[in-house]
Amino acid sequence: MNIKQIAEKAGVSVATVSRVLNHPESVAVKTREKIQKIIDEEEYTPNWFAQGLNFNKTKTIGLVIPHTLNSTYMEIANGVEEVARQKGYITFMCNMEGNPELEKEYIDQLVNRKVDGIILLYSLGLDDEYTEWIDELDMPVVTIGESKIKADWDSVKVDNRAAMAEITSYMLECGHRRIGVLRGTDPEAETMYMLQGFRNVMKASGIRVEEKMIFDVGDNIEGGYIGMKKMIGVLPKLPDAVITTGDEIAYGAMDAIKEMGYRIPEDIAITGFGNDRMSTLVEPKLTTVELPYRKMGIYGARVLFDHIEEKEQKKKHVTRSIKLQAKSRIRKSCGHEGRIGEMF
Amino acid sequence: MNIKQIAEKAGVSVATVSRVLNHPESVAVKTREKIQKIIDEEEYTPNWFAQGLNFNKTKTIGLVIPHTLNSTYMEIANGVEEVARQKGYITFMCNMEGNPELEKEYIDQLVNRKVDGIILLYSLGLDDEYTEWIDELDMPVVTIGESKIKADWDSVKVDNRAAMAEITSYMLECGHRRIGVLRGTDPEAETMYMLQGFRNVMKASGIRVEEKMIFDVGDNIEGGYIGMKKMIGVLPKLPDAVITTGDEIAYGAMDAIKEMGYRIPEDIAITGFGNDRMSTLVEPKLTTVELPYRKMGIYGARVLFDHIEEKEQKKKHVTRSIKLQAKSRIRKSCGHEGRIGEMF
DNA sequence: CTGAAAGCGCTAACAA
DNA sequence: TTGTTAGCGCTTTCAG
Repeated sequence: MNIKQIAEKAGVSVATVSRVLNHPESVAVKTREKIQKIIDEEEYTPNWFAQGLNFNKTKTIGLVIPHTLNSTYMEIANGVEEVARQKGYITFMCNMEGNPELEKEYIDQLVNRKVDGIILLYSLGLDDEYTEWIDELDMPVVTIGESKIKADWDSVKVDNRAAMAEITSYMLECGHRRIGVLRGTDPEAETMYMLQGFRNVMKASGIRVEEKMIFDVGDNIEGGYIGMKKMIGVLPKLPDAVITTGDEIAYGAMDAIKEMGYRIPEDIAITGFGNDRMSTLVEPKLTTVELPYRKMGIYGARVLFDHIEEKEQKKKHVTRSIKLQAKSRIRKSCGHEGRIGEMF
Repeated sequence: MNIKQIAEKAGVSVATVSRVLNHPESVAVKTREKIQKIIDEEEYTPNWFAQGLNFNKTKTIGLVIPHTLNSTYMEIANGVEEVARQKGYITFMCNMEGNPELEKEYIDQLVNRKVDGIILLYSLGLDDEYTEWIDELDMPVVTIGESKIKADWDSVKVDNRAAMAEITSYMLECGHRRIGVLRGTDPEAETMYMLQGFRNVMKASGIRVEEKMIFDVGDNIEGGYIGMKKMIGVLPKLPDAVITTGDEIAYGAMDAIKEMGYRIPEDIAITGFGNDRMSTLVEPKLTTVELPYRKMGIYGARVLFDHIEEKEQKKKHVTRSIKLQAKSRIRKSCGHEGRIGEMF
């Protein structure tokens, strides 16, 4: 059923039908009602492609995600979708599944399909030539999470440096001095800031950081397991504590520590990063940093829609950069006797 | 840059440009090369909407998912995407985030955007009127996982009944007799089959199933925790073992058991379902059932593309139903001394 | 092998 | 307030 057939049924021209669809106020009440009734009866929906050919908007935004198996990203995605749905937009989710090659390809597709805006999650990095191309297109883009993109795009980030600094301070408070680091290498820029936070605190406390206690590992359970075994194997004596840049890394490390017969936190204390839902279920419960994922998504989407609206109203755009704060979750694994006790 | 401009640059008609895009063999080699060169230089891509208006295919499939935070669904989704990408298709992922209302809405959108086919993951159920409507549209659909849909659509399922029967047998082998069940209610049809498998084995072994040992709980960590506490509170004496319909439920239950001071598996043995990546990291490692998620996605996508091709070639379609087998993962939590030992 | 022209379904400027 | 009509960018028949 197309607009012409509706028009015939109603005994009017296609233009009038089009009007009740797009500018109903400009149609006489009686005609409008008659047409609307037929539209409802026939369950007519305008052809999306024909509309796309005429309009310059699709009520769709694109969301590019590094991995879908990582619940971190999905929580952010959920925040984005929530806002988008409220605004009557549909979210086109693109999953790179760890393949950086796909990033540009997906963005190309999104541009091709004329999405109204794009959100990039922890982008693996787009070269300047590419970002300039996007800018020429005048496509609103916002990045969520750390990335190496140099373009002057809207962004939402978490203050990882501060978060890691805070948790490092706790470790020192607990009396740990020889602190190892298992650093996931996945989104590199991000762990770099974490490491800075760690170093800053150590330095401020006058403790020398031993470089050979910092290990780059895969950003997952296996990485943590392997890294921990390696660290214990290499060091002359056990570290007091190990700081990790991700909960999954911590899980793997804990498994390794237990397997080697050591106790947590008595022999080695440990911290995670992310406050994954499993972090209270491992033994002992994991001290970690809670990141405001959902909120990142919500803010990211809001910033994007602001940009989209500015564009529609031909106002000039000012870049927005939002930085959110994380929160430490002190649990048993760090050996801090004082402030323990959380169930979920 | 549009087709007309390309045509002008090349000094040919738009028809010829269109031909090198769609039927290159029908264009003289020299003309073709000249045009192709310009296309490449200008980085011209045909307008997606204009194409959609003419073609009846979009090289896009839709994938409707109940939750994105559940890694189960995402693994299936990954399988689907993998196949789709190989075929040169893009996957449009729609996340219902547990809101059944959204299912039809999303499918409407997908139909509207003329996707070439739709995959429904653990559909919450569509009424007959709706499924008939889809059938009239002649839209290829495949369902993955149990659902209450009555339509004669292609489907890929796991034999949950057999899987649960197998794991129940193991529990009996381990000497457990009084076995409780924590049954997640989320995708109801699915857990129903599991329960059947459980009952069948118990019956075959001549053990009476006590109905008051079967609890319906939320399909997540919290559900398992609450359900387990309730079960222990209600029963006159501890069950020998508890079977759950999901790993997350098991995690919560384990937490409750430990919290109440009981040992696993000595006091209460436990099993999960799903072989979640955390299942080897909880203490003790969880006996569970490994489901071929990725494979389900891959098969589902293949079946869909078969259907799409049949439709293109106007062959008549025969419904395909695939049933995959699961595999038990015996670990420490079930108290089976014999066959333990898996790391990852 | 190539071009002219009709048409896909819709919107919007222009007339009436 | 409504209708007529010219596009939007592309594909495809039909002639040549």
